[in-house]
Amino acid sequence: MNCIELILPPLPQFITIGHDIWKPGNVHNSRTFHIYDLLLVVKGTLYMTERDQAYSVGPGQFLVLEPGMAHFGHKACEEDTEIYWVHFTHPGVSRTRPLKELEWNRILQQGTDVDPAPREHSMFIPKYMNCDVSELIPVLQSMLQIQSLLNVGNAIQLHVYLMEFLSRLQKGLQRSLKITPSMKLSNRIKEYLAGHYTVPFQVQTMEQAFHFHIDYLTRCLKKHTGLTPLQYLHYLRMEEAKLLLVHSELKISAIAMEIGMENDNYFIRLFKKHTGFTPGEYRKRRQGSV
DNA sequence: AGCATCGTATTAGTGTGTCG
DNA sequence: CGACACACTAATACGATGCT
Repeated sequence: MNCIELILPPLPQFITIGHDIWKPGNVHNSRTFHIYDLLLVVKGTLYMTERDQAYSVGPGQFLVLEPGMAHFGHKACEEDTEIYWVHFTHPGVSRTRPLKELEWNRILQQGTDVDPAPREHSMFIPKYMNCDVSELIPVLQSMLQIQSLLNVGNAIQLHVYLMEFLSRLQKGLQRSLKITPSMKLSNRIKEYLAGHYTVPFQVQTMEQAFHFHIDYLTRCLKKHTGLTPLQYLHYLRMEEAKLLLVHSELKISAIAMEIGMENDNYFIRLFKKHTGFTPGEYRKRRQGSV
């Protein structure tokens, strides 16, 4: 299954929402949009083709039509067909990604008080999928209600609901995932590293702990987090170091020891690589700011 | 198709020394 | 405390392969 990945920022932007019941014999017209058109079917079946791909969107299913792709109804509705549609744009970068390639546990860096812009991340929307309509329809109804009584005071809420709606779609996508052995192993490795970041890292020790070849351990962790064991360990260490720098009076060398790095010179180098600041600079900035 | 390992080339991590 | 250079070591990437 494919997903549409929207790179954030910017957030997707709401255009309009609609609800309708199509009668038997109704066919969707042929057109090419420059926006996203999400079609959610509650009852009946909608027959849509986008490019050369035909979709039968049945009850409890939705389809996201993408900008720039010609679409048309290739078959008339056979019964009363209840649909919701949501139109939105995404002025930023987007791409199509196979579901199985997504790294749901990929570590994202937190924003800092010196970042000039928001950090980049992603939103994933399934292209065509079953969904739990009972969870989605209340949000859509709220959007319809606001749209029908739109005023200066409530307009922002439409955008909030669009985000809530897309967020629920993404959660549904995550719930639909099968828990694979590599995913389980990846989680075990994360737990292991979280419990061992204060001691020097060695692949042999990890191999003995898991009874797997290090190559396999690395592949599993990387597949789900985007990081190798050492990179993940460094991430944990740097996060702990940040806390110690701000909330303790410990010397730099003592902090290095605390996080399992015997060499403070190397710690400084690594810290700078991760944060852009030396530990001393970081401490001064954080202690001098709100 | 996914799991698991192996060999090996490449890359990144690490220790040490020096200097400001 | 922090920056930098250098050399060595360990980790990682990746294709090939076998197994279920």
